[in-house]
Amino acid sequence: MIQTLGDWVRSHHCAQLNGSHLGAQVCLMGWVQYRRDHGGLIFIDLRDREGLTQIVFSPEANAQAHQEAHVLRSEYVVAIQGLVRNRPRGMENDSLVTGRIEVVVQDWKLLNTSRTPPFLLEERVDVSDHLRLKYRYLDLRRKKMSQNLKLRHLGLQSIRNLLNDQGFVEVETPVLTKSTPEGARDFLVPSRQNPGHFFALPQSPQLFKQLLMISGQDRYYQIVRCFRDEDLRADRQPEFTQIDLEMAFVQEDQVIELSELMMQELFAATVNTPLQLPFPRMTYDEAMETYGLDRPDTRFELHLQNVTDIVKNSQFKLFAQADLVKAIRVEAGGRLTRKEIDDLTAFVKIFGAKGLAWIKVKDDEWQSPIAKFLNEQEKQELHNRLRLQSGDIVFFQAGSPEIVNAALGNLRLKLAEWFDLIPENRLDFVWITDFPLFEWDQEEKRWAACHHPFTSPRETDLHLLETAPEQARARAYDLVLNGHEIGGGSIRIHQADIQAKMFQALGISGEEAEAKFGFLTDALGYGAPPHGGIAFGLDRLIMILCKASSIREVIAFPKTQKGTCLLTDAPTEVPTRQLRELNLRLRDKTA
RNA sequence: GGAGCUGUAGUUAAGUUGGUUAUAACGCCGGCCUGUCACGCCGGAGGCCGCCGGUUCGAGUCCGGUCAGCUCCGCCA
Repeated sequence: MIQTLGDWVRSHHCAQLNGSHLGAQVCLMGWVQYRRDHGGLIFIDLRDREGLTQIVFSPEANAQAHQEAHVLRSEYVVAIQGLVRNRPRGMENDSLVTGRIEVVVQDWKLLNTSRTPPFLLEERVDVSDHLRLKYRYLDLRRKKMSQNLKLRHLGLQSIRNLLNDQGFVEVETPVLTKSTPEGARDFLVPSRQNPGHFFALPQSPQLFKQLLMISGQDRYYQIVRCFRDEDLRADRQPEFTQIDLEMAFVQEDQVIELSELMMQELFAATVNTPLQLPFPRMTYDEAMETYGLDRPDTRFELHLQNVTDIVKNSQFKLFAQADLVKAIRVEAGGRLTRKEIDDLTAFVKIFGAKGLAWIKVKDDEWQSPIAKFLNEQEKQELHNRLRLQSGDIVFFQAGSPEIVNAALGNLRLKLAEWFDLIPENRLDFVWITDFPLFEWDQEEKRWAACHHPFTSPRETDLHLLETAPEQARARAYDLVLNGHEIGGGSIRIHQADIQAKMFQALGISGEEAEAKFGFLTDALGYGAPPHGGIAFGLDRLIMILCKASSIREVIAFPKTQKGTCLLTDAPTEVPTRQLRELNLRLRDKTA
């Protein structure tokens, strides 16, 4: 029954034929999307990557071909030879690109059958992620997924074109590389030839691209897979793709301008949207003050407002004793019910908040559990600072800056969604600059690099490394789009003595620095040029362009939240022989 | 490591206060059908109610545990 392709050659794809092909003899190949068997007349919608074409099996055209076509089922693979003709008057389907024509079959071949698919390959069918991932090859046949992959391809192509035009050279760096102490948990690969030694998969090609600058390569880029063995999120996979680039003899502005050009090309090539350059810039401090997060979604206002000074002597101890008190005013938010406020309270507790204070502003009074603790002057000052109007609701957070900002910053996003404040189709880019160089690692009780240990401090802050590390600023920059961090980079340290100071400030001993990063500090000693660069999260960018809510939608074969592949069942156990070759022995599970 | 949501036919869902044979739509199978396009009409098959245990005369329903998928916190230089 199943036939070979023989000498049949495809002449067109399934979104190609139109009125200009009338009377042409064509050959199409693809999958049966729908079958409409009228007995005397059979229609199928033939699908390939590009689209659908209606095929008609008619006894008048070829009685045997029509008779045999009764076996066709969903996802059978067929080759069709036939004539292009107009559909009868009134039978056109304007919802299809090819809806005005059809191909009447002269001859056809069944190239393969298909088991009944576990789910319908239609957009309207909402299938569980589990099934979609298990049968990913079927999921990818769906139009939306196919379009996502295509858009990703177009995006990559446009970025390569731009970077090539701008004098960048694409260089590949090792995937089997060295484990480094800072940063994310490494994926390890045991070395068979070197018992007890391990490679790590790169978290990013950071050190290699710096070495390429020292190699005089001047402008490097790579579309590169990166690996981080950390827990997954909707926008985090253990392997993901970076657009990684580095430039010699540059300052921040050159990297930023190049990046903006790249975004302009990308958005033009994929969604045909012009971008206004340059993008606005905001300091880290400003972002934290106004938005509570270092990746502010600037598509809507709903700013956080600092009211610490107003309540610092308040009777309300919770406010008076707090390091930071901030408020967020929602215009006409007073219609929130008690139940809804309870839900929001539960929401902020996720971020470590103890509770959520609120005030509903009425015409002549405040309805609030905390109003009785505030005196007239405090009320008046709050009223003025927050520009309160009847019908508003105000939420407060008091406590440590970390928790206040996290709770209120995330509450801001939640409220925007709730009150439908986020304009659709808007693309708000913003650069975040002047990051702190260090952050305090509570667990390890030491300073950790905010960006990474190779980020250059501001020259004027060099002396702070030893005296007041918390005040030192980094020459780092993040690009944020609609509240997503889509890229980040910095000007790097290119002098060995400054790099040594940096390691020292991070509590990395001279010995350890030599063992872990000796090759870099050595290289810095041989005429390293000033350099800087940036890396973009390609998956997140494409996700936003596809209006998807998870990067799984733009990765062909993603992992589940537990880091497994439902399609291949990886990771799996391996035979003991294989472990022995690698000089590995599994620890007793009960130990 | 932690919190939450979900799990019933191939799929998506409904299933009341614990009570007879677990519903529906789509899909699938058979039949009819020459202008459909998510074709239509007639008929049919299809269930370890995620899994294990408990409560009960009786569990899809209540309780405990466990597994899986998703969302989030921690984590992600």
